[in-house]
Amino acid sequence: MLSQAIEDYLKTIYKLEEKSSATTNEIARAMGVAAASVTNMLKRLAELNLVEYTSHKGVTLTEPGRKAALEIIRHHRLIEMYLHEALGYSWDKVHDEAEHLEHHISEEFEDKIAEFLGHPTHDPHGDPIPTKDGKLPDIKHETLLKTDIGVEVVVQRVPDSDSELLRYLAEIGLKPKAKVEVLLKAPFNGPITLKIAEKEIIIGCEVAEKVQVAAFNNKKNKSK
Amino acid sequence: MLSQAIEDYLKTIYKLEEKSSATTNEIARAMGVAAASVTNMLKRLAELNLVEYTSHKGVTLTEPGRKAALEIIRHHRLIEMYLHEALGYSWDKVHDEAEHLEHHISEEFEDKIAEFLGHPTHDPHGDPIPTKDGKLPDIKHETLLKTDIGVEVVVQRVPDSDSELLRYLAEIGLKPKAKVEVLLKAPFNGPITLKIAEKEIIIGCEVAEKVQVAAFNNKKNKSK
DNA sequence: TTTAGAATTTAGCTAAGACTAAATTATTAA
DNA sequence: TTAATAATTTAGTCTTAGCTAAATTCTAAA
Repeated sequence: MLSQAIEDYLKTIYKLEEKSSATTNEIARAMGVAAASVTNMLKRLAELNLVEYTSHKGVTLTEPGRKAALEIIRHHRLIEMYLHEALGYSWDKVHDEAEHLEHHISEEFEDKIAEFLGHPTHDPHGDPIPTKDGKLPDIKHETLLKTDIGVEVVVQRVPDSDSELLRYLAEIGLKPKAKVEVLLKAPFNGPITLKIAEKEIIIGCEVAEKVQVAAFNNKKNKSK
Repeated sequence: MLSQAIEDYLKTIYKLEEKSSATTNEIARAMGVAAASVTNMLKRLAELNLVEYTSHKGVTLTEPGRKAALEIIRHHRLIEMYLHEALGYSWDKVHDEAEHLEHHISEEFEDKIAEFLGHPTHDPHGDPIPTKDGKLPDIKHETLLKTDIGVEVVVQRVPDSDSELLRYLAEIGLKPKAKVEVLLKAPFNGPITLKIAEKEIIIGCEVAEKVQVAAFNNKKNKSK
């Protein structure tokens, strides 16, 4: 059994590797912890064969490390989905609760809620849920910011941990599966005018950059 | 925020106080921990004003300590009920899962599942669930062992943590609310013959001692 | 009332996981 | 190529919560 601290490190490293690479400082920043603490932990993780660590060069997950990270991420996203669907949590509240629970549920709990939810592939924010055997499709989407004027897109994914942002997105209807058309983009990173559910809505480019979208084609785009 | 260790100590002390009194050794035995560790912790708990501690005399919970203990117990029993009712856990599995989760759910989670369950007063084993404001009726029941021949009783409560026993009890139908008549009691702590749901069943006295019952009277005995 | 045995506490150790301050190594701009 | 700066590691501390072994205190029987 891995400690909660270890699980949190693995999760963080996994997410940093996705973006670029996991260095001591980046991990420290992401976890809100002193860099020296990270160095310590990286040595322990290396001893446990969860990461490959070379001094001054950062870390990469080993296969067991990656497996463990994905299991926690699976827990997290399944729990988010469960809280939303079964207990009526609003989508801006699920992240914090899942952040705790993810470390403390059994295999049986995981299976039971997956079953209840009909083995969902995505959580309420559009994040893909790793499968039980550790597979996670790594699909990259464009952002709303890069979408050309006149193009109709479907929201795929939004950030999961900024609850204030999530409340705003819910308010204006920018949730996964929402159909959106870009009507206007002011120059110099100016505001962007959208049509969402027949309403015109103007958002800033910072928000637009955080909303991931995919082209809309009539035959329902499936990810398989 | 109290640590998980502290919460576990408080819960244990609460339960020992119910039976008799909480001494260092008893706590150590109940928690599977060395007595010296308990002494240490008792001092910390005293500093936190959670217990009244006098060296060599054991501890008693203070009001804040009692409140905290009851909150954990409320979590535990609500979670047990939820796992059973909402996720289809069998009653012999709920205890172990709840033992972990009880420390890691938020106020909101507690409220949501209580709401879902319709604010239940008892868990699947018949243990009463403390109210949110820390009230817990302390009702003592007779055991099946002490029930006289020919008397009809209703099962009220069974032990919650011995899953083997729970599977056995489920098999023979000895669950809370089951109506039972004592048909025969062999002398010298011999087996006891019961009628449960029209079937005759013979159980040992050790089991009979662990099943709490109340007299059956036609007008549904309520605990208020 | 003394004393053996049980219960409890003290003392000192360990591991996990955090911290700060100081030292070292990498990197980058001049 | 060197010097300044940034990143990382080392060294040493702290807290929590456990442990063992030894010392102390209580209790109950002789």
